[in-house]
Amino acid sequence: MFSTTCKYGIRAVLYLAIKSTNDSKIGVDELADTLCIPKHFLAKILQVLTKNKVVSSSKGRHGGFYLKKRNKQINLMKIIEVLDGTNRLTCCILGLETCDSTHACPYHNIVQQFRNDFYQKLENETIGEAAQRIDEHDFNLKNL
Amino acid sequence: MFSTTCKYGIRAVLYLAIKSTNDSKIGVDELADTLCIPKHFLAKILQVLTKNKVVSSSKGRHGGFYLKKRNKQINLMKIIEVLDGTNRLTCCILGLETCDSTHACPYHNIVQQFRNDFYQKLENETIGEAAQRIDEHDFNLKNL
DNA sequence: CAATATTAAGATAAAAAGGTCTTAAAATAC
DNA sequence: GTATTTTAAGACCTTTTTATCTTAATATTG
Repeated sequence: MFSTTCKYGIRAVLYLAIKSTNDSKIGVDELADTLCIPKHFLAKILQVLTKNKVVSSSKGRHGGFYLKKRNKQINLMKIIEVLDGTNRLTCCILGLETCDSTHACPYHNIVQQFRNDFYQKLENETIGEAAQRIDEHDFNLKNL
Repeated sequence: MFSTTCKYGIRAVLYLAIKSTNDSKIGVDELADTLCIPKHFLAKILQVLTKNKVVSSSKGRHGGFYLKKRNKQINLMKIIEVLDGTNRLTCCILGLETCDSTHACPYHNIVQQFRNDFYQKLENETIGEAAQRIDEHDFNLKNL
């Protein structure tokens, strides 16, 4: 469903949303260690997210990655668009080029219903809201 | 969700279920052409499915691939197990090693509900039944 | 039995995804 | 201003996935 890149990206952003502040940024090393993500690979992903203004960063002493208020108002779908593009989410589950309600594959309907629900959640929930939800329900982002 | 291999495989099997009979087998060339699947790649996939007794084949003149009654009684999930394994279907959407109801990732619940529905369909519907459903509702298997 | 049509099998190649390393650039602290 | 810490950028490597090609084996037809 998501590429490995995207999975790593989502987890990293949500972790930053929960743990980082303007005054306490988080470096790649720490992020990679706590989330069990290959360090250099994560660095690459964070670069892309930074360039696309999904996360913020600053170099030098006490630098690192963090989320501004602005960043927290972005919705989750943005992360996926940036890292995977949207095609991956919308393409037919059997790989057909045209698969819609009038030319449906045998699984279009059951899949479409789920997608509507799931993508609506990703579209409607901001990174900040997701972070809060994770905190409240003690959802998991790290490998145990 | 499914690998390209698996997408091709499902489409090919369902097409065979609809169009082939014991007396009128379908060659790789025809299958690949009608379904727009790379010929040699499809041949490989059909080999695997044959070896796992999901489809039947015979060589020589008027040979080709086809489904016996037995094959039509196999459920759809079998195709996925053979071509993709089950891990791909059950693994956490964020890639976490442990993600269950007690250690859930932020999207576990919404995804799990869909999976239950979808996989139940794949488990419970035989290839033959799927073929009939496709015929009845005129569902699509080819690229238009 | 010979010719032909077809799958089976395995080697190989190409492309994409995942992951690593090195150097540059920038910011900060002293 | 220099040393240090950190991200930025890009080159490079590895693995997996997707795709192709060639030859062998097998069945059928005449």
